[in-house]
Amino acid sequence: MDTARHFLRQWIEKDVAAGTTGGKVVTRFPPEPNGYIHIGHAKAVCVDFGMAEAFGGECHLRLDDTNPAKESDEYAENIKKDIRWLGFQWSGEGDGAEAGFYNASNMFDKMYEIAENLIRAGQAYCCNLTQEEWKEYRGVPERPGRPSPSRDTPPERNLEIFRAMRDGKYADGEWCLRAKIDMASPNIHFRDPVLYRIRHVAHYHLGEKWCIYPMYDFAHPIEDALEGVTHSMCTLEFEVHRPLYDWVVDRLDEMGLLVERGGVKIRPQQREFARLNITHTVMSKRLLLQLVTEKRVAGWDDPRMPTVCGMRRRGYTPAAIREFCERVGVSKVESESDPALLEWCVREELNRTALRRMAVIDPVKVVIDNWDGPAHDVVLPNNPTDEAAGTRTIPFGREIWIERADFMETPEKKFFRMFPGGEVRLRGACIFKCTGCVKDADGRIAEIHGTWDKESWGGNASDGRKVKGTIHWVDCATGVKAEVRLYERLFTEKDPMKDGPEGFLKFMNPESLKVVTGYVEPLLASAANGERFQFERLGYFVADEKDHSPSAPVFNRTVSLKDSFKPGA
RNA sequence: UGCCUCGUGGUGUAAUGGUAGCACCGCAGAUUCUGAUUCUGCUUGUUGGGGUUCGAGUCCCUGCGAGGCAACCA
Repeated sequence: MDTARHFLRQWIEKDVAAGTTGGKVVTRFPPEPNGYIHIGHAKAVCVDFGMAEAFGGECHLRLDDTNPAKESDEYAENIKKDIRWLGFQWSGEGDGAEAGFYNASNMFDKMYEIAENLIRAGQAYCCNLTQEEWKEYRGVPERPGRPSPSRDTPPERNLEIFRAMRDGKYADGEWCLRAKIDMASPNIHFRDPVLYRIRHVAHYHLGEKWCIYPMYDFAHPIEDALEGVTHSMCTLEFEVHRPLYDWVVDRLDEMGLLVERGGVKIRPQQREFARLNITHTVMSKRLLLQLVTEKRVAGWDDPRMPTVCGMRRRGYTPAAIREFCERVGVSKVESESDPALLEWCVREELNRTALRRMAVIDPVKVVIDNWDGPAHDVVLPNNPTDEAAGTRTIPFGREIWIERADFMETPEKKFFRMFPGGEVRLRGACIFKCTGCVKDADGRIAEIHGTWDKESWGGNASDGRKVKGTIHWVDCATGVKAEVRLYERLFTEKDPMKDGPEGFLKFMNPESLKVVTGYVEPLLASAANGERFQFERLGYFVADEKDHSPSAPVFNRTVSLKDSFKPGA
């Protein structure tokens, strides 16, 4: 984030230079607590927090809880948890005990006051058009709208109605408060937008205190202004709302409500950037919620979900996610990122940091017929890219498990793993010569036999002959049975929404989850929940944060290793 | 057919009137006790047409294409 001089950074730089920030850049991340945050939000988090950090300012976490119907405490708490996990900390004054933390709902009193001010100034009025009528009066983008019959109600009367709205005298939808702007504006949002609506719904944070709630377009600029936010960054679809945002800020300015800092009146400004899209996934909260409620996935934290909690459970690291957000960049172009970049980011980190272990996830037994004695311990580095990670000792014996895919009875060309008559190195142990295999009644390989070269202990031949193939293994006598969950992309289609939001389910990948039972080296049983490893030659795996235990190990595949072996090529 | 925004390799993103660069992906090759990593090399690009300029991805006009806006959602 330090070197990327994208347009938002340049915009802020200019304001800092001009001195309009009062000496402090203040941003905010304003999620609505109506769902779990996903990788798309993570990008916004990186931008909002990242810009504040880059300019030595502060970023507020503000729950934009102005629509009680969809919001809950569970969502609120998990949003906070996920942002912290990503590695960001909100700062600033805060509207309660917690620094940097705000609830839009804590500003409802103030917003109500501002609404009354607007009414007094003749800039807002109460309207009792039905929603259908309102729609008709508003007109269409190509044609101007018509004024509401209530448009010229005197302020005193409007005040009466508005207070009655607040006091619960009316039913939902009976009245609303609208700004008086311009019914002929080419920008629909200027055609006397609704500021307050009646909702007889308890708020998760304030309970029954209110039965009228402010709309986003009214609430957001007030929140920004009163918090002293200087730079308010959001996604592209809010671009057409910007004139309205500025209109509200102008009204606040007239009311003398703008915060002053360092002798400067702080006028919050909004700018918009493109949201993150990733192919082969969906990023809409509504659709993710649908996957959860219809039990197409195991929950918000299902490792196949693009949610932050899902990715955490999948084994992604905060740094890799941040790196990804960094690399996709910030612009106004609507684009679709390739999940391969995300995978590259996580491999890049885990290659440096993850300890190596051996696991066999599709086991077939190998018997070393000339094995002659007790266990020979194998010593292998924990991480060849990091000597400081040390070594570990693994038991090795007469019978071992190897991957079924590492054996071919009749090898294809360029296959340099195990096959009858061929030599292969057993990682860290010795050179093994396969002599044959036995099959079960179905013709499936049941057991592979061979002999080991006693002069090759440690892995290299005493006569210097080269053995191209090295395969991993787990000792049958000491290996631990484990559940391994293999994940692939949730959707087979690049754009699951290509047939509209209704059709996305039909593109779900039936093989997005495969659960297998394998064997892992003994050390892995004591893995901590959430601990990440590289299973050599297979990929990066994490001990499941919920289900893993020493007596019943469970590992999730985060991402496979790159594999340039092309069978049959 | 109103208003707003955006068009640079397959993907993402730089170049802010002066050599179109970087990364991912892909493809070769080298190294390798992980077909991983590492290293080297390669393929592929400025939406069309005009104009301004010594010089245009960049500025202007115009066409084409994409997206957003008509919830009492955010």
